[in-house]
Amino acid sequence: MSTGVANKKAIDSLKALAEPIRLEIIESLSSGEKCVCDLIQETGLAQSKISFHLKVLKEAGVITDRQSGRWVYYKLDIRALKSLQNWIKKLRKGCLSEASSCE
Amino acid sequence: MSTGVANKKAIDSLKALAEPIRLEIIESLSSGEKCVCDLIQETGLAQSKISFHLKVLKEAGVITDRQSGRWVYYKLDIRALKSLQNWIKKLRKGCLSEASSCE
DNA sequence: AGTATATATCAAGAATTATTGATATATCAA
DNA sequence: TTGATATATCAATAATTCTTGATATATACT
Repeated sequence: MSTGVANKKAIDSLKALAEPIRLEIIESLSSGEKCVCDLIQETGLAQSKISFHLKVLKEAGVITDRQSGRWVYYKLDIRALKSLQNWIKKLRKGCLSEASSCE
Repeated sequence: MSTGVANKKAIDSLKALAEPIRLEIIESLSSGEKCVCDLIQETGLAQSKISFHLKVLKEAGVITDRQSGRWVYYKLDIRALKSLQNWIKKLRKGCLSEASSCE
């Protein structure tokens, strides 16, 4: 078991987070909802680049968006973080059994 | 702040974990130390492929190795999991301030 | 010494992912 | 309606990462 659908979600989240620009976006969003224009300003990166990475994050379920007029606001979906945290917790639990004894 | 050296480590861990084969290896190791041969057997994958991914994981600091005779044993480095967990915790903490209010 | 086994590494190619600049779409404001 | 702004998408290229098969290295066994 273990290599099934259950981890598909974890992998998607991990892949989404595992990139410098996306991580920068994520950390920026951890202080609140932002429009794309905010993120462009903060990072100084090209608009198409930001949009590309936002799409990756959104498809991975790590952020959500909402449109308001001309603006699109993005924010973290804390549920994704929570489930990632649970996944790590489970891994660590496996480690704790003395038979396993990770470092 | 935030986009500095501090996150370099988080990104490395995330990138290392964000790949199906490596995740499979990680989950296998969460039940205990294994030699490369065990992993080859369990997964049915080519030896050079397993070695490649073990190297990625090791360089990211997620696993450690130890040689014993002809065999090399790998195990999770639980400290990496712990620090990844802390990193997520910090993100979530940011979300909790009412100003931020992630989903 | 010679042979077998465990693992690592390497080079070439394949596959995936990211970047760039251009263009499209939608909304607002005059 | 016209023009400006915010964002998304696309096609081409660039860059990175993965796979494969071959070879190298080290250890052990006879």
